[in-house]
Amino acid sequence: MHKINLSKFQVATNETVRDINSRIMLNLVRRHQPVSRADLMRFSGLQRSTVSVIAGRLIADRWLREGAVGNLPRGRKPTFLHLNPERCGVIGVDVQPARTTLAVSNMESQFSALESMPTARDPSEFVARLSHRITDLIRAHPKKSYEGVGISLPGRIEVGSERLIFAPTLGWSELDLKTPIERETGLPVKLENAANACALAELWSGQHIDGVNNLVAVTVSDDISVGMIMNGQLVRGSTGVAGEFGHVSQVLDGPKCRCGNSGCWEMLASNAAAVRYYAESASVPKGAIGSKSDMAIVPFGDILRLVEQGDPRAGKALNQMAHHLGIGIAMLVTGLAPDVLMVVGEVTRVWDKVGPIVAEAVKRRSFTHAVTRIVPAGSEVQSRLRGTVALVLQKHFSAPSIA
Amino acid sequence: MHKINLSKFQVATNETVRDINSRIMLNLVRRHQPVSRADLMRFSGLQRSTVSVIAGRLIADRWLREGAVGNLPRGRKPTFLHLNPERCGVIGVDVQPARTTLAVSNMESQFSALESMPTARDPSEFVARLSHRITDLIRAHPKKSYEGVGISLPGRIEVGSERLIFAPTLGWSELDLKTPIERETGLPVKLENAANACALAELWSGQHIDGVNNLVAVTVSDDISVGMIMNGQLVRGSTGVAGEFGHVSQVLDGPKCRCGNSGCWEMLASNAAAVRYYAESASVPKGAIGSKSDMAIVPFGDILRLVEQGDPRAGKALNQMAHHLGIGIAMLVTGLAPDVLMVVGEVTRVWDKVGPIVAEAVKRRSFTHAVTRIVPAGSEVQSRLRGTVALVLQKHFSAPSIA
DNA sequence: TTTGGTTTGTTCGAACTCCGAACTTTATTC
DNA sequence: GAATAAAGTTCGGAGTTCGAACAAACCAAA
Repeated sequence: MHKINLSKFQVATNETVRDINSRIMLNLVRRHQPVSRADLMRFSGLQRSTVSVIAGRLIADRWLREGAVGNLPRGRKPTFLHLNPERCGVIGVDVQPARTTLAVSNMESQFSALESMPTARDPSEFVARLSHRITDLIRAHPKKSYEGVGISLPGRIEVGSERLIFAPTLGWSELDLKTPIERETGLPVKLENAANACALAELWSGQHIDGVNNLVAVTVSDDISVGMIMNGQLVRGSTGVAGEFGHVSQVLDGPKCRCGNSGCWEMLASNAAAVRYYAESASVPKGAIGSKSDMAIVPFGDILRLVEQGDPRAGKALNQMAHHLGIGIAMLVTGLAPDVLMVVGEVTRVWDKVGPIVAEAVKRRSFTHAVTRIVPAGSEVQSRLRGTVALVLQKHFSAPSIA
Repeated sequence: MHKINLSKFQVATNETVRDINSRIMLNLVRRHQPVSRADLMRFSGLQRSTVSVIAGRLIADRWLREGAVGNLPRGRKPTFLHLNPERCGVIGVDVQPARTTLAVSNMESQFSALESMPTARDPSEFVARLSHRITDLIRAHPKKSYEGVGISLPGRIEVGSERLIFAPTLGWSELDLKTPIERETGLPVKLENAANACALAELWSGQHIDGVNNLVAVTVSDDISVGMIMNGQLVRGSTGVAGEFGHVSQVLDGPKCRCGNSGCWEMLASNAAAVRYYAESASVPKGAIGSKSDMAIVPFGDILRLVEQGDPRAGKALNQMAHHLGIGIAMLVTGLAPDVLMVVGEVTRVWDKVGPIVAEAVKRRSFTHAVTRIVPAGSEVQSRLRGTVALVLQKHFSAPSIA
């Protein structure tokens, strides 16, 4: 039940009806394939004749394909319909501070190529190299057509202009990536925040997609970012910066954050925080006056390895991180009460250790009335890339923007 | 752009088209009235003929009325259309721990009656008395028809069952209010959390309604509750308990809350918190060993009066409250980035003193990228009552639930 | 081999929608 | 009184789904 936005609405015509029903059909096939026209009639409630007409059109437009013939105990055998995954390809791009990953995907988020390159620090150099890689990929993997390029970024994208507002870990801000990459590749480009991309991935191709309309993705790396899907829809706020819960104070006079605030969640629960905890535990070996130079920087990946090897100091640092991660997640569970909260990041590698600590904090610090399932994401890169595919394809599968 | 929910969708028919366009029309009239058919044609982009047909139907259904004839420099004079506010009445009910307020409203949230009664502690007694008052009100204010009863409560309502999950300040939980009141009054009953009601009120009949699709209402009384509208739609989470940011820890080891958590926002920034601050400032008069009995309870209303009279102790207590209020609001601005954040409660009476402190906290502790306007609500009771009217009428004015 | 029953899928006219051009109505201006 | 202009109506056309009837395909039992 949403209000009609009078500054941006679309009146309905006869084609609107067809559009709506076609999309429902497309989603029903996606969900139940292989499926016969007769089953679609039962699922949708439309007339048999209408189902046939719509299916015919979707086949003509190459969205669907007729497949094998089914078997029934009685009566005429049904012709199964299924999605045509090769109708169009999508280029998915996952930009991370160190490396950028590119993938060629079909309509069902199956990757036929996967490669990566170093992320150039200079934006214009980055654009040039990325565009080049994309055109090479397309040449190497020819398809009927490419639908577009989806790019996941560790930053926020402005709602109207689609410009990058800020990306602290990349050192970029106020940047138009869309226009130059579209010009170089000749394909439409969609940009999205990495946490939002993960949320989209889970919504469209996740494990818990049936009936889940409220979903939160928390990406944990050197920063913490949140992507929210509420009522089956990405929440981007007025400008596009919604989801920066990583910069909410958890300890009011905690460590100073570069954002200007103190004790931000991401100062206490990010990978960088664990690295700091580990370093700090070394520098003060029981009352000794440890000099700052003792605080050797051990990368987060090494800490995880140490944890897996049973190192107690690393375990303690991880526990501190997990504790604060749980407190922040409790905030999201209490405030947003989603069906599913997905944690994305390297930290999920040791989820057997982190998960219980998070669960304990959530149990102690959030309403028991919320029934949120807290789950770790399988693979970060895969999550974000699947998100970019969803980003490009969702305009065909989502409800038409009515009124 | 929202995902189609395959467990709850509706296929489109020819009538869907008419439904969509009728609603657009109704909203255009609501927004621009008095307005001619020709203007509606220009606003909507529909054909003149189509506008005439739809307008005719809306007039026949008594949604619209033809009014005065306009004046133009040239050509035939237009017949103005406007909403028929008397098409149907709505009973609005605002339940607060001390008193319950009832109102008779027309379609434009104009109240023709307003009365209140003590809130009975016992739920079944409450239901009996309220139902009785409602039927009396309807008898005293006869209308063509009553569309329904909207009830605002200091608690959360379960999404599917529409039962009251909990209402701590009332001492109620797991309660079905809808069924008995519907039976007694013979009218459909809609229940909603008070903060959600305020958010709805602001969305449908507020000052900043044009183009505002992301809006947060924060109700501050003896507890703190949050209502969220994102993408023009109420966010209720999976069960209906979304918005309990009042129970997010602001100080991890702060005062114990009845919810089980410690240092909850509402323990630090609610009216009750200000009362506690005031009492504590008395009990420890500069190093004296103040006994607990010194902590006389001064109601929040009295503290506000003292503040208005310039009492420094009261002022200090209020400042503490405002400070913590600001920190919590910073959390919402950072995390949700709404266009508007509305504060509702008695505290808005001294907003000239509280506002700047809140603004300062938000400025220091939230991203400058968010452009949220923080505004005080005019009248709490009016806000909630207008919300209940919106609650009942929104099904006629909102976009049809497509797909 | 034939016949009846069952299910899938198609055909076609009816009902409904908006579109768009032509028309009528009502006013002002020269 | 004629020309101009704008508001509002009429009516055939195109597109959609509905719903009943029909054709196709298959099985099983007589």
